[in-house]
Amino acid sequence: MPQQRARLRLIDVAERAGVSIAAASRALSGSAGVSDAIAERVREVAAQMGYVANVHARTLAGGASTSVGLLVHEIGDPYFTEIASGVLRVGAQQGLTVQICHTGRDPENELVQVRTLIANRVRAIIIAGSGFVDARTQASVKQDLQAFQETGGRVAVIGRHHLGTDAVLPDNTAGGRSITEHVLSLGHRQIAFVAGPRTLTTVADRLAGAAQALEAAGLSIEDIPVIEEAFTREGGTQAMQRVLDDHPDVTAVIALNDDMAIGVLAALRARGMAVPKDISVAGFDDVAVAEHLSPALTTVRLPMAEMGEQALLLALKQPSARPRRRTTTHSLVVRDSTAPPPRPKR
Amino acid sequence: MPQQRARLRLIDVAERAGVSIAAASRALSGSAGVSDAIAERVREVAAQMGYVANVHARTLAGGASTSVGLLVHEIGDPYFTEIASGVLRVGAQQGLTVQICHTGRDPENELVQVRTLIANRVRAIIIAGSGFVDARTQASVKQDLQAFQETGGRVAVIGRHHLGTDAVLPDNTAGGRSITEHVLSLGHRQIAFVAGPRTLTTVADRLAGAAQALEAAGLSIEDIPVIEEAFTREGGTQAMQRVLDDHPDVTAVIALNDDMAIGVLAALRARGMAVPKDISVAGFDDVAVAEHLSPALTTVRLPMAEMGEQALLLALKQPSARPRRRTTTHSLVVRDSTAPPPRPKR
DNA sequence: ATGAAAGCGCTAACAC
DNA sequence: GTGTTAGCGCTTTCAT
Repeated sequence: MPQQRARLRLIDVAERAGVSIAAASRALSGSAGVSDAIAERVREVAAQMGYVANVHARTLAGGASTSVGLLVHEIGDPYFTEIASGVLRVGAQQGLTVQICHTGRDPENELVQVRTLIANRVRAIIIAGSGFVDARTQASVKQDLQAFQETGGRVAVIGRHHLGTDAVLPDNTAGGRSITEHVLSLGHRQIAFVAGPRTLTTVADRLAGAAQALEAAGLSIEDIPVIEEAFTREGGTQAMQRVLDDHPDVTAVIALNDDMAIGVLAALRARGMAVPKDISVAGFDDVAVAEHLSPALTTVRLPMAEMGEQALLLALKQPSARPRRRTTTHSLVVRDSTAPPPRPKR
Repeated sequence: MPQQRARLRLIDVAERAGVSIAAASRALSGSAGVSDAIAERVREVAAQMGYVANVHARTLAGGASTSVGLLVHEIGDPYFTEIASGVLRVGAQQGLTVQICHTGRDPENELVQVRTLIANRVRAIIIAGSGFVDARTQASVKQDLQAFQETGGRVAVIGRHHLGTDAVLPDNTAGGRSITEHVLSLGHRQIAFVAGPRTLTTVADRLAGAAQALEAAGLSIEDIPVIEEAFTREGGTQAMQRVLDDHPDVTAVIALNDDMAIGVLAALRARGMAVPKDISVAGFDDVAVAEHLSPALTTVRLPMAEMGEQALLLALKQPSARPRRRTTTHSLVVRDSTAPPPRPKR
């Protein structure tokens, strides 16, 4: 192996420019204390030599960290994909590098990843996705995050509360109410919910909104089937199979996220049921493909990319004494997968 | 602000464990030269104190870098999402942090991002996605990558050649041949291709395979419409509109990636054409939603996640004198969007 | 405005 | 096996 000592250092460009290493540093990092003439020259020489400062040395020496961390359950989940896209966008725009980690929906792993990010001295950590209810690891995470913040690190979460940090919160409750009202207004009374584990705050909140809408219509969520499966496409399929088997009278299904709704649609197709003729289906999130499904999915739009942007922007601000909250907008998007219920067969 | 000096250092755990800083370092980094007893004790103390080594200091001091970079056009594109998922998976498994950057399909920006990654002294850079034909910036990228490799960095690319590095290459040509053969075997003769810019190697290769299949059937790609638009969903919609307007006799459309196929389906739906009854549609890639579209999309499956995994694994291996190539498998996935052509109307 | 020099926290020689 | 120490490449006082 040849290598390793070829890389340019600050001193190389300083020498070439005929100035001290200190001056060169100031010129390149844009700090004050150099004449414009020198600054200009140094930058020229550096560009010409193709010099790029070593981020590790820079950070170690006291410069602010130039990277941020993003924690998602799984980047392949379209909800997180779009959030990541937003985070990446503002990261690039601010000259920050973004490190993305999977938690794989595993609390233990979430803790490991948080620690890795802290070890990397990232400037900020963005945590996306519902929290878990594993009290023990959650406490550890909270504690580590606390320490991280005390030493100058910044944290923002998306879609979860209870971590004592700045947060971007989709209005899941209002959204849940909204989509449920829509389905009710169509005339449906035999409704089923296809949900992820209630222990996810996202699920709990959306369900709470649904309960409000039902109540206003004189119904009680207690009397309505809420099928819990994994908060994924496969979970949606399984849940829908259960609905079909156990509640054949259902005329409308509300899935608590689009991914599950896609699974629901698949299950229905497999059973030869027409949507929305035989049964209506609604989702939640409005992921990019929702409008391209067939039938195009009625859902609640959440500005996911924007949520990612907001979260990073929030984290980059001066810390405030009390955690800040940003509640995002949501809007009902009615497409082709919902319609009035079929006339009762009897 | 309180902060900043609270963070634990190696010396803190060394003192607490009653050993030298060197011993502590060895214990924690797992190098040889410490008795098991001491190693154990140090690790215990560190864990108990919640110490995590500063990655920047560690890397600067000569330890190998613990992060890798991944360059994608746009993480929201499902093709890249799945590749990223694979890269993240093996990254986590190897204890490596993954920095993801968007190029936004912009050559200038690609160069900027490559330089950022190099400045971060990542251990390896994975570049996913077709190359551009902007000769000038491509040359700069190649040159920077060259220098990076000479100083010990590793590089692997996915789906592009011509960069003189290790590469994971989907067999686009064979795939293009395969999907075209399928459509021909159904009896279609009035075919159109919906493609991204031919300047993308991916597009060129897939088209080359299609040409082979057509030729074997006694047709020439010269006589067949190849509509070029952006290699995206929107591009697919626009291209399909052009096909409908300019080539009304077409009975089958082959989109050169699934994202475009989704756009094609949308255009067809808007025009009230039934798939596959009136017209057949095929895609390429088999992204996760392909099977959930309606009709479920006939396409060529590429193991995207696995390609991401392979690329990182390749990059992490000992460098070889000559660039290595891994050609991936592909398989035709026939679903519901293709069928024999309708009987001629005339 | 400019330069000399003291670290940042760690690893890797190098002694013992 | 263990400890001492010289850097890694940079930013930042602190003199000048």
